[in-house]
Amino acid sequence: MIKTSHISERTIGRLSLYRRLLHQLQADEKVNVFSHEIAQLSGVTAAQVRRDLMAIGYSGSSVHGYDVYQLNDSISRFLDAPQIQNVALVGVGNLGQAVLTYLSGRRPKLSIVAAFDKNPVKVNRVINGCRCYPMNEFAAQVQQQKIEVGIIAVPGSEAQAVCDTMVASGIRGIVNFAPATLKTPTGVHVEVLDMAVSLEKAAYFARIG
Amino acid sequence: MIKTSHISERTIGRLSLYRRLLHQLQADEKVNVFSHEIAQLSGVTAAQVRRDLMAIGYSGSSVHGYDVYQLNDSISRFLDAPQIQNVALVGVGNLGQAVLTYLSGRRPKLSIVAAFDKNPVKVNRVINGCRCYPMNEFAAQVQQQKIEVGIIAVPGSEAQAVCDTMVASGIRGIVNFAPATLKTPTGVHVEVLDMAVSLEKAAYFARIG
DNA sequence: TTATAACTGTGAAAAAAATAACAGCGTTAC
DNA sequence: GTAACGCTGTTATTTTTTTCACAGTTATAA
Repeated sequence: MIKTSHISERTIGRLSLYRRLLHQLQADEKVNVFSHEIAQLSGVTAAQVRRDLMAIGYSGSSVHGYDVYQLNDSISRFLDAPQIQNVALVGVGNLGQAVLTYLSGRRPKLSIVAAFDKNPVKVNRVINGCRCYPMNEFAAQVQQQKIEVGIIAVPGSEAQAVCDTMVASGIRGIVNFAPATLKTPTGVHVEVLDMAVSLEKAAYFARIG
Repeated sequence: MIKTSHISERTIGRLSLYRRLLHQLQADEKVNVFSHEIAQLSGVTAAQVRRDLMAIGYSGSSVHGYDVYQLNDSISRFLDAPQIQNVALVGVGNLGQAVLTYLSGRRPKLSIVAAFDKNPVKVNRVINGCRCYPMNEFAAQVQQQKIEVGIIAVPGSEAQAVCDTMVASGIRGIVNFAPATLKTPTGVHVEVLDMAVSLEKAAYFARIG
């Protein structure tokens, strides 16, 4: 039995950042990169980068640092599922549409395959390249399209209900844009993207430093 | 000399959450609340709540817990500036518009007073209740309207340039939606809201747990 | 009045995360 | 060939954050 070396949430986030950076470096035709370069570009320390990379078990060379292509590949093998993971978006307002625009085609291994909205005008239309279904078809679509991840982009008052539907449908990874703290059973992971809180924090630190 | 008891970024974020919750409780006409209730509703431990509240120096009673109104007020005095803090938004695409809709009128002490876009079609129009200016007026508007906080909602490739303009104009608190790691001088606070990273994290933990 | 109960505020302990420190190792320079 | 260099991988240390544990407090009830 393989020892499930636990990797922290923080590290996963940084690995995602490093990968984005490597993608850029590849575009710039850079072949090798040192931990301190990655560090500089992603705003962390070199030691942290090396420590994070320990987690995925890719080794660089002491002379040339890391091979950009191989490191990118290693991180991808670590972060991505072997097959594509399908994603559902609930809430196709401005924010939902921004999410669709923004995330579509960005990651080859993550695909938003269905959107849901309660507005009848939107239902059964294709918006930003994504078919919009009524909410009552959620569970069916999740099952049919093997959806594993949900994005909540509805008003705060509706977020918990949407979340409950997601969890009941078997979704275990959720990105929540709504201004609400979601109650979920253990085993379900919620990523919080709370504009209101972030703005308040930024405003606070703009004053206090 | 007053000892500047440093309060962690994490704590600031939670205080913002608690306040939102208290606002809800007030609407429900709840008068008193215990630390374990706040904890339950915001998904943290009771000890954490009490410790966070230590930071703002508001004391509850051992019998009735905290007075909802007074605690709300205390957190607000702590988080908010005495006067309104003005905010500028750069990038009025789907996301920018969602941000405008979403944040306008939500916090009395934070007001988005100007939007900026390079698209001439949008410039000099009022979008979602906010006047849109061309980017070259940024510094002037910041000065004129005493803007302290900036929100970046442009594509990743333009984010650093926008950020530099903000910093040069004296802004010290930034909310960044763009998929880019911003370089800023010390003293400038950047709040990261990165959809791509969040989605990847959610997808990872949906698989791994 | 005195005992009971349930909470807060906070020091102490534990856990988690970040940083520092350094041994070891290919390259290069001489 | 070998000394010196500058990097990685990893252990040790420090710092930060969270949790625990409990003394102290205030209402209530007998």
